[in-house]
Amino acid sequence: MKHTYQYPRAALTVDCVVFGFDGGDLQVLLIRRAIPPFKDHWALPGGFVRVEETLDEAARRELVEETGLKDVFLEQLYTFGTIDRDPRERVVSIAYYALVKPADHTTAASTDAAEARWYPITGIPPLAFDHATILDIALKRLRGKLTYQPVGFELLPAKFTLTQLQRLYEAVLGTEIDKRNFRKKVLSFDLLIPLKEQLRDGPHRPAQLFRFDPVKYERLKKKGFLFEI
Amino acid sequence: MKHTYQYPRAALTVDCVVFGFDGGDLQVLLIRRAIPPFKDHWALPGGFVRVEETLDEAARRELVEETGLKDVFLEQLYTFGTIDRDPRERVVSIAYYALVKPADHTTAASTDAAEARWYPITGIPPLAFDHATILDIALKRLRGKLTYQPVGFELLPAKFTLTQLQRLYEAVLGTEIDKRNFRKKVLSFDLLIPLKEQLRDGPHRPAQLFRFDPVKYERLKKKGFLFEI
DNA sequence: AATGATAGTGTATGAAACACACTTACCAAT
DNA sequence: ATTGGTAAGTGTGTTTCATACACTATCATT
Repeated sequence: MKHTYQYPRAALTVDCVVFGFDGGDLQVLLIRRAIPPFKDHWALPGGFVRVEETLDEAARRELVEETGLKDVFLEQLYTFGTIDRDPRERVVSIAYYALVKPADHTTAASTDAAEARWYPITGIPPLAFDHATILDIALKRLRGKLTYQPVGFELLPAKFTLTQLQRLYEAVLGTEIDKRNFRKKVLSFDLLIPLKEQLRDGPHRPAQLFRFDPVKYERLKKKGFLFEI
Repeated sequence: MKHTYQYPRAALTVDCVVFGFDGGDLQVLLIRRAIPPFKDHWALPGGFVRVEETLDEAARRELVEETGLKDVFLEQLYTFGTIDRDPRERVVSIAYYALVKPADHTTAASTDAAEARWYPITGIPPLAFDHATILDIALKRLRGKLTYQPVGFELLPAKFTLTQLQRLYEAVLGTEIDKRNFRKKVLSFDLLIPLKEQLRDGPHRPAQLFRFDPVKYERLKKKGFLFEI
């Protein structure tokens, strides 16, 4: 390749912090590296950016290739450019974070050759490169995001109960929330549609199922409304 | 250069959205490009990342080189990687935004060969590359930032009056703010130290000068306190 | 019929947001 | 010295929102 600039190019990667929720713990999807460096270490899914794709496209492609996940909530997080973050040469990584619904969890775990596994956020193994730092920043971002934008449903099945939603908020934020206040507030936003269905699990009163209303959400976003829970 | 990876490298640039405040308008520092592409167009200060420097270092170096500004508030904004954002070849740009105190404005305008000029945010000329998009996102970020973190003083002189601070908030957020409520709220955070000095300008009652208390601010940040105005 | 488990609901209190108008201090002009 | 113009500075009442808190309803199991 001919250099039109006199400046050296850098190898570019994308890395994805994939969050999931199993009803109790916030989880992160990790893959075990098959090649050096950091062979056999756990790492964030990701890989090199190709010249003919945008950064977002690269992130989505890598997600499919390494975890089988597609059509997930995906947002750019931060770009990491420390000089020695890759032992081989200068590699700059654009980090993304993804929110994945439970329906996709099985696909994610089972797909392809490289081993992929969900880890609870409280029990993350040592990670390759500076991926621990990336994960740390992603978690902070998720916490912030969750408190001022209704993205929680991205981590839940299409139909969910208010208790499930509350458990999710508690897991991500690491706090206990009062049930009545939580329901009052969540419902006041008028973004949840009660379904005719109920969830019957176990020997107790069945729970009302809701689904998220994306139309109303878009309307709110356009008006610049944000809000916290 | 020998490729240890089989993937092509990309040219990497940093671009800086430099915000200033002249007492009335929020302003942005632009430079006129001396070389193609977009020769003679206005653009954000920025340039290529070198292999031996981090992204932050590159952003600060370019700021000094192109505008003479140093020791300013600087934060990474977003990374832009559309394929055709540079007409020559694939260039990925890590955008930053900076907040500059008025004392530095003159230095900024006067330095070096390339022409540099402050433009009010309401009268930005056509910009090179996708810099209009970058500016747009930076402005949104600044608005968000200002509403939940006390960064306003980064755009004011070391000594400032509450009215100046209010004008700044009004200029950035594009709203009118009630004087009494604003003062009540700002002072309640206990981050401003009243000085023995007053500002006398014009035929009216002189205004109390304050300075920001960085020590108390750090203490708040550590506790994870954020707040809005 | 009794037990155990989770769903679901209302009210009272305190804190913060918001709306709102007049007095004070200085300068300049007469 | 008085007047007029200009921006600084100040307090209260109202409303809205956050928080704390305990019991009843419904189902499955025995």
